[in-house]
Amino acid sequence: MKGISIKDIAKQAGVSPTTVSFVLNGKAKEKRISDQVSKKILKIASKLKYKPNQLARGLRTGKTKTLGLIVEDIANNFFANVAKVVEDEADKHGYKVLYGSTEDNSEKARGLLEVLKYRQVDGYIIVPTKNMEKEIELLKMVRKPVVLMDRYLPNVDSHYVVVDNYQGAYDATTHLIEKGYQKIAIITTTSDQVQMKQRMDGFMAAFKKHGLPYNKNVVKRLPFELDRAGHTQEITRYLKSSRVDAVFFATNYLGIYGIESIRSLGLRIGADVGMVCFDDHDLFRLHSPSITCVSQPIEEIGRQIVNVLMQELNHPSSTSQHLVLQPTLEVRESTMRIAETII
Amino acid sequence: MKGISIKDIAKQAGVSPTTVSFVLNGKAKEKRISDQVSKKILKIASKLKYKPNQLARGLRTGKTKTLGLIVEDIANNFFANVAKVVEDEADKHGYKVLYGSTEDNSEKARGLLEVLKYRQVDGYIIVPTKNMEKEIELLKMVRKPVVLMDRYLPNVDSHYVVVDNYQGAYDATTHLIEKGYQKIAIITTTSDQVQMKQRMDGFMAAFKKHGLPYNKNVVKRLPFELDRAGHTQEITRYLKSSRVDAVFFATNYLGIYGIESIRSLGLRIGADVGMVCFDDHDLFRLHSPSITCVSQPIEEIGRQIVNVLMQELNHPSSTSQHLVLQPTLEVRESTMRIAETII
DNA sequence: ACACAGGGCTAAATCGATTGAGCGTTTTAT
DNA sequence: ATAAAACGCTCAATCGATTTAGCCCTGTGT
Repeated sequence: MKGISIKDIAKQAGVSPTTVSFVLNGKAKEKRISDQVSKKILKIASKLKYKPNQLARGLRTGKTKTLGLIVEDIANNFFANVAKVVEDEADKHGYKVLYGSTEDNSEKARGLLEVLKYRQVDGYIIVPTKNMEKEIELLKMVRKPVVLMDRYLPNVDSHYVVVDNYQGAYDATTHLIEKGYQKIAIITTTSDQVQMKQRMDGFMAAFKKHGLPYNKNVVKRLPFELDRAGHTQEITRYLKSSRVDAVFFATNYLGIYGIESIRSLGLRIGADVGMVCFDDHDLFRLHSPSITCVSQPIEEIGRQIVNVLMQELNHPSSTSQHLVLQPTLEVRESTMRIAETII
Repeated sequence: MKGISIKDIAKQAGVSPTTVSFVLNGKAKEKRISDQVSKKILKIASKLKYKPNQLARGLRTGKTKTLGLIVEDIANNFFANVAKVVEDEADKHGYKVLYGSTEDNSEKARGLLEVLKYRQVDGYIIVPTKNMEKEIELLKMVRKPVVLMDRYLPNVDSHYVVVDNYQGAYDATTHLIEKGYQKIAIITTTSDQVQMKQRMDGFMAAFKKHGLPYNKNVVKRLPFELDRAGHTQEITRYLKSSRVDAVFFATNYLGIYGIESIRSLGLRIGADVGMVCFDDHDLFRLHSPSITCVSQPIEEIGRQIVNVLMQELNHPSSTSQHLVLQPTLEVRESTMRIAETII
């Protein structure tokens, strides 16, 4: 039960495989194949439901119509949602997606790239880990389109689609301040990746703009590798010792652990401790109290990523596109202080 | 910047590509290649960091070391988590994963299968939509291993890994009854797929076992295609009209919409309306009140799926494996009635 | 009548790896 | 001594599609 090949069509049409290939690739005119023959081939091809063998085609042309998607964690709400949009959009252009999660581990990332390379994916969508500069440069050398997302590498000139992390964090922090919170902290990752740095910067900017007193205790950093228990334990300990009245969580899973921690301390979110998180989640929307957050335009992100990649695939250009989308602040109950909550 | 090919190695070693191929495929002994030559080839191969071109290999052997993963919705918490485990496990065996979401739409599913077929994936992991019997049979005909998950097709003899939906639903419902809820309803999908049917059956069995009065109003069915607004609207309307005191939501997204609906009616979950949902979610764990649910063993599911697939890939057998894993009831606050809640 | 220009199509090489058949030499068996 | 087997390796076909070079035919211009 083998598939239908170009030879089968050739045989039935009484022509050579070459001719069939030309016609099916829309080169009939260019290669001066008569209309009669063209039509006949097309008819037979659709009758036999011919679908080209992508392996053979890929071997010959070097194009596999496959994209590699390397995210931090496909099980993370944000990445899973982007992945879905990417898959949908890619499909519209006839591309399939191979994916992998890095767990923010450079070794895993390198491994994934290696595998994808030998599967000849045509283009890459990458949520880079640090120390990936060399690998990205290498892909550029071999002219494989790459679009970074969520974050980019400052020392590498490449396409990227990100959100305005600085502004998002600035707005969120300002919002906390305007709501009257005084002792505001930020809980972020230990990573010095650009998206985290920018969120940190946005936070600091708002902090200083309003003249809040800064000391290193305002910032709590946690390593990605920590598990659930480790995270909640650390956050709980931090909150207990530092007695802040509001926290800005720099990414979604930190926010989730944060909720657990705050609650385990018997504190009321909003009333006792204000809270904003970068990134939205069903949980934040439906939590009681609901959690104010900086929401990323997921659809738009996915669309633009594929967009840029397709442009690059079809007409390689030498200038990198840097798309910075605006996130929106979703104000919810977690930033309402007691007085307001009672109303 | 082409990759290193077997020819490059052959040239450097002063042997033919055939010999190189034999050695690299571990057939040195079998094909009587001398140790000297073998070692030399191996050394050169690792020096050049040779990685076989999977396209060429796939074209020749028909094996691509790629699995196709077809789920209902990769953005859904449950499927995304399984996908991650599957990816991890597959990787351990040198396989990559191509994925796609069906949206429970048979046409989309057919399209995905078509594409995966022409990419020659070696094995399939499928969350089947209905009317997929023919497609699955076809894959069996061409001896492509298939493992169904989450649900199976009663009329098709194939491998599958599912949870004990009946027992899960039975336990959940019994739990509601034991907690003293009297007017219990089930909100499920319109689909008559086996997993839903079993959950329905488990619900009914517990219902009848305890002699609760049954009438068709106990069941509310909603089509998958409905969007968020549609779902909450329908659920809200149903809850308002039927005045039940507890609801069993047959799948995770229904539970999420359910929470929204119950709250929009100003009812207290647990106190006014008890609630259990099939499938766990961060949201259920952290919601206030937290939501009792039937939790699926995601790690185990993913591991077993790949397990079965690998067995089949390595030693095709004629008997189908049917793995039914046990879910666990996570008792939380949403099934505590007022009296207990106050304590 | 003869060169030249399309027009319409095909042969064969190619991508990189795998594999059945086989070739020349040496060793073993009879 | 001679056939058979063992060795150690290679040739060439193959997977299916693409693509370069080019063949043969008809028609046009001079």
